Amino acid sequence: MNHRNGEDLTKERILDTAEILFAQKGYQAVSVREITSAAECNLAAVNYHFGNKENLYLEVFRSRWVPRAQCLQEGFRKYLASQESLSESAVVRALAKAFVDGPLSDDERLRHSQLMTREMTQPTKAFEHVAEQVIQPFFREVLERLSSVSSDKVGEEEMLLNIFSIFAMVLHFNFARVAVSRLTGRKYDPSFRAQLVEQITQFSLRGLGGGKMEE
Amino acid sequence: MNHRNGEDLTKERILDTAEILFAQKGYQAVSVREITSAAECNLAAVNYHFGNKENLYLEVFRSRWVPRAQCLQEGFRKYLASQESLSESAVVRALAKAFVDGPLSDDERLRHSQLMTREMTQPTKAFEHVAEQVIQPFFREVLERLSSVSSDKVGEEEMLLNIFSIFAMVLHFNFARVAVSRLTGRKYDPSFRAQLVEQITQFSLRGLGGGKMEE
DNA sequence: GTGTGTATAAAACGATCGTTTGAATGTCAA
DNA sequence: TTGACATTCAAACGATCGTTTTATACACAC
Repeated sequence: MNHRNGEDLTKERILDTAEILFAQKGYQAVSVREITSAAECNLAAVNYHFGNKENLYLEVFRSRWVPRAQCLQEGFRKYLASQESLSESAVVRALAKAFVDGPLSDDERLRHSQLMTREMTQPTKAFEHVAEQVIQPFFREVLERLSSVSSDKVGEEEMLLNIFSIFAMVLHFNFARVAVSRLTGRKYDPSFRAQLVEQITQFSLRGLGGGKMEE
Repeated sequence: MNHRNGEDLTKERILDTAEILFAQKGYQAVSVREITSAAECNLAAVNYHFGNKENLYLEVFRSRWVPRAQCLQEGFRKYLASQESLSESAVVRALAKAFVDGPLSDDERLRHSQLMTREMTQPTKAFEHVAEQVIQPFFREVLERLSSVSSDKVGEEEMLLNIFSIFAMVLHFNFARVAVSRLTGRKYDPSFRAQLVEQITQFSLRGLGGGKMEE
């Protein structure tokens, strides 16, 4: 089978390294040599373990991105369950908190957003996979949670666009850090992140038009 | 000097082609041969007219992206000037209209968002240029317009984050078309775009918390 | 020990990359 | 017509790309 130790550590190391580099630079901008060099293994290891470069990229999504997305979603549900009420406010706050200040480390969150953004602007085979398996189900979940507690009658399509708007902010404040930091003069420290959660939550809550407003 | 016709048409053709390809695929994913082939000119033309590939990329931003950004901003001001009042509502609607359904063609808008998004996730020398020359001034303009008509007292930083939130939606609904179309089942036809303008406008207006709401 | 299968290693493969070269072409001033 | 200049062209440069090949090292069943 495998060597006693170093089992498939090489394979795991390649996946970790590849994810970081793909997220930072994009698929085309990263060479196999760059990955194997950073992962401190032989050049041929990529082709041995994954067949080719494209397959490695897809495997990064399967074995790294998807689990992390599920971790985010679990964080969302955990936080929501800890609230006393499942109000619209609680749902939105849980959403913002999970994606901006949630269970993941800051680096992980950045990588996650970067990979997602790349697939949205330039979809590969990976997008098909994650859209069906992860994104679409989660969107429907949020949609149903919000619809069931929404004070005003809102069509499904309109509610979907609302959720998109919230996700737009969540993603934007993650992947556009350079621009946000540059224009606000703020670093992404815990203090600023907490402020962002508040910003997204309040803006979204008002945006949803729940409760206090009349049509 | 130059040939009678075909003056520097080659140079212009390269810039047009390069912009489309860079926006679609990103800098690294596009080869010089691909550009010159699509632009129907010789391979060496890129190095002759622009020195090297990187310089061509920067020139795309200088001669194509920046003017288009200014066109967008002018569209924003024109639409705003045509309104009877410079209310918060008018400012937000002008913003959404300019960027989602504004003076640019649909293709141009897509290219614009794609190039911008690439620079935000992976800034190059081009970002320094456009951030100082275009984005920062426009942000300040919107900030001042909104601050002067805002009904409630809001700190500058908070207002800046509000504007970021609006831009997040505007950019998102442009560059994430694939995902939006996939999850909503809608194509980006004029009807849907008009609906998006309404969505962004209404959501943002409520999000800003202007007028009807109490703190 | 022997054979089998797994993992790593160095070296090379052909293809493609960005860039350079040097000659050919055409235009305009003198 | 001649010389100077701007532009285009085919061809080749060295470097790097993803991938393959071949050999070696090791653990385990027999």
